[in-house]
Amino acid sequence: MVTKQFSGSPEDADLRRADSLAREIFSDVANKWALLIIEAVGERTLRFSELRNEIEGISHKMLTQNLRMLERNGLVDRSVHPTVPPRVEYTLTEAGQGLRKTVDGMCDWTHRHLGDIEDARRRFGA
Amino acid sequence: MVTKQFSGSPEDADLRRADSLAREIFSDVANKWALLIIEAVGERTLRFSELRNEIEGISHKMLTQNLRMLERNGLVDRSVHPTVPPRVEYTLTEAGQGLRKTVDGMCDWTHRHLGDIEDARRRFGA
DNA sequence: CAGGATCCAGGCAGATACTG
DNA sequence: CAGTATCTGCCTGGATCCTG
Repeated sequence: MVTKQFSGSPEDADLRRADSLAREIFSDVANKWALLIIEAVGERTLRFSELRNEIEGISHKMLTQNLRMLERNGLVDRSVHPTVPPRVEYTLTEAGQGLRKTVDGMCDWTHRHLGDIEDARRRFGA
Repeated sequence: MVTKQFSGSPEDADLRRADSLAREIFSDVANKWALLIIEAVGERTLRFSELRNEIEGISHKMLTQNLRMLERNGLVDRSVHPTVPPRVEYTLTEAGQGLRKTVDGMCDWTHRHLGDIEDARRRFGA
């Protein structure tokens, strides 16, 4: 994904398209807030305000912005209940669940290596 | 990681510390360039300039900045050969390899769902 | 070649106010 | 309650120049 080199040949055109799309998606998804949102939703169904409370430090704006992006890419479903006051619920799509598994992996990794990282930082300080 | 709520009790103090550290690491690592660098290095040993060539679009500054960060957190090893001209090589540490596995997962996921995502985007456009 | 330092523009993100 | 819109500051990240 990162290393692919293309020739100028025409049959590489669609490969190049796929690759640039992959890059674009990766750029969308590989950001702190998006991943935290995916982690937070998990297998549940959460309302906008619930998400806002669950994810410490996220602003109203970042939450909506990233939710739109995730919806656009088919990672979250957004269902609006036309009641008053309105009720909007978010869940992960199947694709979203797939991604979540890898994010879970990242979280596990983080917790498993907390000690290593603290050590590394101490060494780096010197 | 995202949802944890703490009481004010003192025995939660270290839990809170660990959690905030985890958050910090996650924020460091869950960014586009860091993950692309980890992916690019893989199991190889690459020089600064090689990395710069492999990772399309990364600037000199972003590369050094992220490499320092990854080194600080013990994810990459940096070895300087005191020749002239200097030769600096980067490899993943064991911890780095662990993280790479999850990043590989993300890349796989991306490629597996390219079609889904294109569809989702088309639907979203309407 | 590797990378630090500096300058500067553009975009990101927060705060606030307003709608359905 | 959920969301859009606008304004603004700042901080990220690119370009450039300089060292060992």
